[in-house]
Amino acid sequence: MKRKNCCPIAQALGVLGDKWSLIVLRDVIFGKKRYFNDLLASPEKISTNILANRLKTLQEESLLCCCVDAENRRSKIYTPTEKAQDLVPVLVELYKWGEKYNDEVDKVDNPSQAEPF
Amino acid sequence: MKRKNCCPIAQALGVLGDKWSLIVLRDVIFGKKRYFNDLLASPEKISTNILANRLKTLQEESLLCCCVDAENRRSKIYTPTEKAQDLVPVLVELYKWGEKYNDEVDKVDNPSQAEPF
DNA sequence: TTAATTCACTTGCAAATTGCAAGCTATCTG
DNA sequence: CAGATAGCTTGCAATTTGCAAGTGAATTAA
Repeated sequence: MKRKNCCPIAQALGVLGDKWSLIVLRDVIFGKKRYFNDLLASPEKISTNILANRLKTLQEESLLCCCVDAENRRSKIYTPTEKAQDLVPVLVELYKWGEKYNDEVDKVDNPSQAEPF
Repeated sequence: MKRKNCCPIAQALGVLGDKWSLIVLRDVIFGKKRYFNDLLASPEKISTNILANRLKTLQEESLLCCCVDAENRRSKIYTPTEKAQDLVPVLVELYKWGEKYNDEVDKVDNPSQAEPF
């Protein structure tokens, strides 16, 4: 959703305000995942067409860049740009908020604290 | 989207990861908007059915509480909970990121810097 | 006291997005 | 050369979003 002439929050959400973009960026930035299949393997279970589409739009928004793996030419390497790295504070604050408010429910349901993602 | 047993980021996005929730919260938290029609009037042009639905789910998630206006009994007053107030750092970081990267395009298109929202 | 207006929705329906499964092409491995 | 693998694409159903019109209760205006 393009949001021109809006406040910066609305503009940021125009790029990031969907179910998957920030999940993909989380995996690329924190999880250091670089390949399509790595991103596919996240516990949130993104489907292949959505992932392909997100990778495309994130490149269009200059959040990811993509190059062919020199050692395996059928693989592509997705790396976060500086613009994406600058989302770290956003992700950190989301993490803290999620931890404070939404973890507790799950801790009761499933006391075994699994890996963060 | 309910996301149980996931990392806190995914859990937060399960509540906030749509096009409108954070816009509504922005208006309630920073814009101090309290009434349905105030929220409808934002420049992002949310439609009535979506706004009604977001207000409902945000109440279900304990992010907003709702009471009848004592001075005008057909009006309802929506106020942010502490859980919502704790999203201020998220919104601030989103604002900073949006300002840094997405404002520049608009400044060229429309140099008159309007109010933030 | 009645009529018009306002507020907060609700409904119907079209359009866009998401989700699932299967398939496809280029590359690589045995 | 045959099968496996990586990164998609396609088709289609389900869900979500968006627009316009309508509803009912409360309020204000005549």
